[in-house]
Amino acid sequence: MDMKQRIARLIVEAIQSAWPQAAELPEEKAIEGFLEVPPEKEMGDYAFPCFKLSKPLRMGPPQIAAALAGAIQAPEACEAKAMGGYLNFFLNRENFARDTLAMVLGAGAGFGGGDLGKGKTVCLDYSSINIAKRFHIGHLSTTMIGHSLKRIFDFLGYQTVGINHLGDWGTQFGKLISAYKRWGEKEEVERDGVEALTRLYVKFHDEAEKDPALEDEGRAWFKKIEDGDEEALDIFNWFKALTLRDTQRVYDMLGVTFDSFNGEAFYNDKMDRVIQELKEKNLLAVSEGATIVDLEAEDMPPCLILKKDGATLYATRDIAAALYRKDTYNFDKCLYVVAYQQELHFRQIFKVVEKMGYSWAKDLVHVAFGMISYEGQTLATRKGHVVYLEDLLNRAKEKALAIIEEKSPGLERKEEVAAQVGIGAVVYADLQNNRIKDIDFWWDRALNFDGETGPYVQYTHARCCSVLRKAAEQQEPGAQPDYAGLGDDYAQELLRLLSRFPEAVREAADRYEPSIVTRALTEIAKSYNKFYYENRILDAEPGVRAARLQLTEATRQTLKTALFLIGMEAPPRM
RNA sequence: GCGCUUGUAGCUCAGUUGGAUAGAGCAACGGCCUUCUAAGCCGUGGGUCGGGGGUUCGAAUCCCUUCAGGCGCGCCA
Repeated sequence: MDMKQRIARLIVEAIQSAWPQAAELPEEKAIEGFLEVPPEKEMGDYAFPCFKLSKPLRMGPPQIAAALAGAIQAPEACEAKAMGGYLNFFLNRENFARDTLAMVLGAGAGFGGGDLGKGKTVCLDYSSINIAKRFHIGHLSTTMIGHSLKRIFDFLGYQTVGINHLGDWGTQFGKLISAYKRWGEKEEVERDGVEALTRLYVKFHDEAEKDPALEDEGRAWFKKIEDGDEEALDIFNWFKALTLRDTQRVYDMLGVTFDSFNGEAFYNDKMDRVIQELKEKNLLAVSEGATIVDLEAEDMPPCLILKKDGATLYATRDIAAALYRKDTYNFDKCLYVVAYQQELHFRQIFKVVEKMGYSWAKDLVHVAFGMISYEGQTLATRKGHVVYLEDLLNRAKEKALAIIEEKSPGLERKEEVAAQVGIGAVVYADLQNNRIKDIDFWWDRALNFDGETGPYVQYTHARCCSVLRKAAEQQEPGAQPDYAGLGDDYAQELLRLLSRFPEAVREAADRYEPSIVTRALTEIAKSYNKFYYENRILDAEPGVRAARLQLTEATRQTLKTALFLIGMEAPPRM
């Protein structure tokens, strides 16, 4: 039982003893929900607003608070004081420190996680790269939000399936083959990969403006892919492999992994089922030559299933993918980490799945995030107004290395640590704010390592490691921890944040919002730094020293977990 | 035009089931390294929570309305 539950129980008991025959009072669970954290330390650790009981008891909140304060006697847990209309709880600091550290250290690396999701499966569709396109900063959010959510759900005991839904279908690939056949060289493409493919694609567009017949040639090549022509498929699969090879370098830097790369092409032979089923369920209609599912009753534009020429569309493939994933993984949730631009598209296909009679349509969730722009302007690959992720990560590494050379010249494996710190800064920045916010990319902002940044939290973790390392080197005889030594405001604030970390992880999962973990991580780091400056650890009196070392270990461990959950490394020295 | 979304300090943002005097970071200015990592810590200044109504004991938070930005709205994905 945690402290909130404990306090809720005390309040319920106090109400029962003060007003034995009162009716229509809130339940213990509701009381627990009413509990809040006061804005000032002087107001205690938890507060119960007595306004909530004012109506049923027909009494003024201050009177209620006073009566309850008198009825609560539990000095080993907390002290209750009436302050205006609030009943404020002051925890027994020594016991709170002991209990919290026992909980955190007892759970070890698993602290904050659990088995909430035991037996449940979550599919996550994220990153979902397009073939023949270079990975740029516009792909960072889907990749990192998805990756982080996967780790968070894993940590809570869910089975997770990370899906990179490859964008590997469409006329543009026919055009690319056409361009390759006309101007491409095998060695060059093999060597430069996606870079070379981009050049070919741009050339195709330039040439097609002069000679529109090229467009037809491109379409013809795509038709060959569709029809399973051997040459077309060979080239296309080679392009795919090149793209995955180039992108994998970035995934390796970020530590991002997937369980499936089934993309659009994979669903090519699974479309008939969808169309047949829609037909059988009388959901299809023909409008302006195209085949649609009418959604007028749902106040949405129609969902296009087949083009005039009978070809399938994006929506058709996504419906096929949803059915396949349900059949294959029997998910409890299927998350689509895709920019908010596609909000309507997902509402439409989710609605179509619902109209098909699948009750699990409610388990399909669009995890939307904001747009990214570059120095105030839309990203434009063709105009060169773009920042490639690999370049960004490399520059962040260089900057980190320069700082290490300056501040920690004696550090071992500098390159490795520089990569962890530099890339960590980029990842942290991406997961720092609510995902719905638009991001405007500026180099100086992206490479800022001061204040609330990735390096800051990593630095705090390294600082904890350093203290613990020094403590081990001192080889002091083990002393019984004296938890009264953690009675100061700084230690208590830190303990409070640690004790709430599991809530943050759960909330991040509930709201599909990794930034909640990032924020908890930052708060803990800030709190530790304050504690560290206000208290001596290693040369404190033995019992106090032991208690502060335990707090340092609990902090180190929680920081490491939180860093992992948002996809960052935790170097022990930097 | 309709739909979704955002609007809080000069800048970037927390503040989500309504609670006490609205908080951080950056930037600016001023302090703190012979003591456990100064990528740090402390302090100063900075606000009509876009505007207006309403509900409530209490609103940045809920409702209505209005303004401004972003995105979307049929054969691309």
